[in-house]
Amino acid sequence: MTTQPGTETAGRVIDVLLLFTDGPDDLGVSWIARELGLSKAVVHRILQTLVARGMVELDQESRLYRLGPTTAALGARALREFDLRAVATDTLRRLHRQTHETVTLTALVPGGRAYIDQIVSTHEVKMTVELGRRFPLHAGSSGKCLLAFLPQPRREEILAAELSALTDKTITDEETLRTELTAIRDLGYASSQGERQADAGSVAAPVFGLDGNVRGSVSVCGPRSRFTPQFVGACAPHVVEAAHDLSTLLGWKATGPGRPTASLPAPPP
Amino acid sequence: MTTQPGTETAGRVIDVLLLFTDGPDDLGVSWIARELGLSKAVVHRILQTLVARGMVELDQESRLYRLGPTTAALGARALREFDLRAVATDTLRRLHRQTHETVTLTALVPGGRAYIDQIVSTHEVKMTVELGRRFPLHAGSSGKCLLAFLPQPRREEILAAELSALTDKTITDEETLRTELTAIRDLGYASSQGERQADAGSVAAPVFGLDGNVRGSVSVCGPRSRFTPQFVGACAPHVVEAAHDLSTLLGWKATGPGRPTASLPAPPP
DNA sequence: CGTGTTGTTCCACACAGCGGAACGCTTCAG
DNA sequence: CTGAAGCGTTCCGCTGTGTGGAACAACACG
Repeated sequence: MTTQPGTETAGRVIDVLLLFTDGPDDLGVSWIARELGLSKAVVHRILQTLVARGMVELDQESRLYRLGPTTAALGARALREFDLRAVATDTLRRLHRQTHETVTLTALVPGGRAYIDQIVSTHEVKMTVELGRRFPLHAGSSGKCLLAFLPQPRREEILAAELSALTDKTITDEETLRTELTAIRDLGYASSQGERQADAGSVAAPVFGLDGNVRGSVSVCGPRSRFTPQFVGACAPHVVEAAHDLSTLLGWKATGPGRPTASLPAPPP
Repeated sequence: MTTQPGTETAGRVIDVLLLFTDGPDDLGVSWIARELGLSKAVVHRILQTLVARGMVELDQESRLYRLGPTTAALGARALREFDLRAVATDTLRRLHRQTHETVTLTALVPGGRAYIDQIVSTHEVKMTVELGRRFPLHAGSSGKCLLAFLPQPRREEILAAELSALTDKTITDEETLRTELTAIRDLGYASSQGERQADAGSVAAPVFGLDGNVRGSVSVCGPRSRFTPQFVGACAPHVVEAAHDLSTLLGWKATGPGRPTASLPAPPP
């Protein structure tokens, strides 16, 4: 890794916090220390700081730490201000009415992507996603369509890294993924059959921000049995439309003849 | 302040983050530095770290920083896991059906309290609260009922400090507040007329956790004109019941004959 | 009763981060 | 048009803060 900007110590604090979003709910000192390659002493001190401000709580019995009220408060504020989510509510509801399946909103975050909102299906057998947890970009429709429309340098970075297998359907071969991404750019949407979650299927389309870069994606997802090619085909236009509407709401203006221009390189160095 | 536990630097990182919940949406380096009494260099470095992890975003034009996608993701996770909120949804909805006013859920956080959730009134003229922002405990019904049932040492700490006036109705006199708090403990609920927000009225009751300490509060609030003594009296039983239900859901067991025991001192030294 | 974990505390040392100062830039007043 | 005052950013030598290995107590397992 090229030395991150900012300070080492500050980074560690955030890294500890973010571990809580990726892993299980409660974490112990040693586990965190191992995970981040830090000494137990350091981790312990950071956790003390976090506890003092209510960002995490210490369960006296189990001696495990979990996210606390301050983080919940911070989160409530962040979600309120986060334009993508604020702007999406109505559109998501519409998409839900059209498909009756679970619809999700995904944001691009450093280190991957995370679901930031969902409306769950009314079906008895349905899918729910884990809000806030980070997932890699190469698995699942929401991830793939982000990856497909990412500025080329960042995309190459990710393609160059190891493509971990979340299920046995996850695309782990670089070349296969490349052609898949080209197809996604052509179609304007992505679909997946069990790539991230074994018994789930999904269709997703990208949302672009003011600067023309991908900001997130919208998806319809559910039990794999219901996601037949026919259903996927029927959903796709709705998903694409919803994503397009969100892009517009975020101030994005179509440059080409209707379809977003793929992979503009990021502006300045 | 007695030197906080944990490390200085780590604390600063969190303090910077939390400024975003208390103040306006976008902040500049100098403003933050002034607010926290730090050098601009330090703040700038911390912000760089936060930007690198997506916790905050930099608006290139205005050179102002605001909360970013990672914080939104972290927040989504924290809110999902935060038992008080998770457990409250149904109860809040019921309370909303009973009163047709805005109902809120408040959590106790270091440095005050913050609204964690709300269901807004269906009336045309209604109140909405600012989720995630920290408010002091001595103003407003949600705050006062937290303060009233806080373990004595912590309560005294707050009473000893300056009682800032958020409106001209805010109780700023220590003795007046003391008798008010006693009344609240007797009644089991608190009410306010414009103490925190000039043209708002509210009724609130405390929620207790497994350990018998206050965790948060539930309130019904709205435009002051509708919060007549009659309406407050009519609401109170519902609010108290809702709060009681939540306490039960959190594992709290009534010790006395129905009413929660006030102000147990905190267990260990 | 040892041997493996935990989480927590201590302390001398080194180096990471601090912060004053300087920079380039924009904005506003005169 | 000039000057002052604000902003965010960068630099660099000194220092004081946080580091991390080791030692500790408290459990858990066999």
